[in-house]
Amino acid sequence: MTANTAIKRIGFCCKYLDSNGETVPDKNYRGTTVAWLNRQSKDVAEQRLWDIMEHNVHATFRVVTEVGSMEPSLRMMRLGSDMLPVYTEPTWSYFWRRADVIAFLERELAKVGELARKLDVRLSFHPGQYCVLVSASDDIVTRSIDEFEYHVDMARWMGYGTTWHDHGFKINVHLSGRRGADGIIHALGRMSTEARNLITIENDEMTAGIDNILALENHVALVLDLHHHWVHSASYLDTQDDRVQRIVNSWRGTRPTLHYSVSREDLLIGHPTDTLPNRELLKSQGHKIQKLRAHSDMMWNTAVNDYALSFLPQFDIQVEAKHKNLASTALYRYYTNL
DNA sequence: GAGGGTCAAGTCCGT
DNA sequence: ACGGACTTGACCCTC
Repeated sequence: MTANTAIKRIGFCCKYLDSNGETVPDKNYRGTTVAWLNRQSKDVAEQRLWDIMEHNVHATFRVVTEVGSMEPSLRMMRLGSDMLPVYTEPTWSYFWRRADVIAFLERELAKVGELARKLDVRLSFHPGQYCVLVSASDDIVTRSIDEFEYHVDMARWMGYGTTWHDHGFKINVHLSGRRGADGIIHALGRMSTEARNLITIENDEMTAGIDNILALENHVALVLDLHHHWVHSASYLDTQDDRVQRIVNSWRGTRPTLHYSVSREDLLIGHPTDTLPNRELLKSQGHKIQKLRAHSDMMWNTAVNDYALSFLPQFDIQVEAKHKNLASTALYRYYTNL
């Protein structure tokens, strides 16, 4: 717990856009592909990885500076998993063990972490769909732990993870995979102390709903995804629902974060913007559940916004929308004008 | 410079 | 069993 936990935050994910919706190059990540690296000489490939590393780490510093200049309630963002490309890819992972690379990351990411704490910017990571800690395959579990520990390495270099969700930091994953909740408990035993301090588990749309993730309430902090819950159960939660309170309690005193998104506006053209979307009604009208999962550009529905904001006294809100910080800032403006 | 194809990885669903 | 969605643009290559 830190002194800033009284602040109610609304944050965004992974990319920073200017007011025109354009990606700002010096505050966003560059990338490469394994296929491209494999086509180059070793020297050329390593130089590219070094250049991308420098750019991405410095871009992180600049975007944290930017977010840290915003109103206190907007100082929250998820960092992209692509900061250090091919970190866990077998052919190229050796690059990230080079002494000069590690020295750079130790030095520069420490500055990023210090800046985030000084400016009171709440940060997080969200490993992607290929990080499946509870896969039925042992090999996939092992590689997923490696992928998770990659995110832990970045967090550790930034100075997070020595204590339970310090400064609200989280590394969030889903509970998809056949081993279910027990698989997480097993995986935790194979992970670093910092990983166990930072991991959160989120309910998903198709497989693990909140009832499933609650099996882990005494093991990890739980992330409530409101849209996933709607897709999974066709229902809306009351903030006083016992299950919501158990999710809050799983954070053991740290202010929780929830995830908030809504179905694409171009899928629901003509839907009243002040009425809660009804999943069963939409389904009966021919909307496919798969399609309803996809995220909107902006938070276009004031009824769902009111629903999500009703959780703000208890949770920070991570907005997942294609228009990124433009969507989270607009939601905050809506909130302050209520 | 524009346009089109490519991209490390897993899981689930529909057919 | 297999293809596609999910997401998701950014990058790379060709023209």
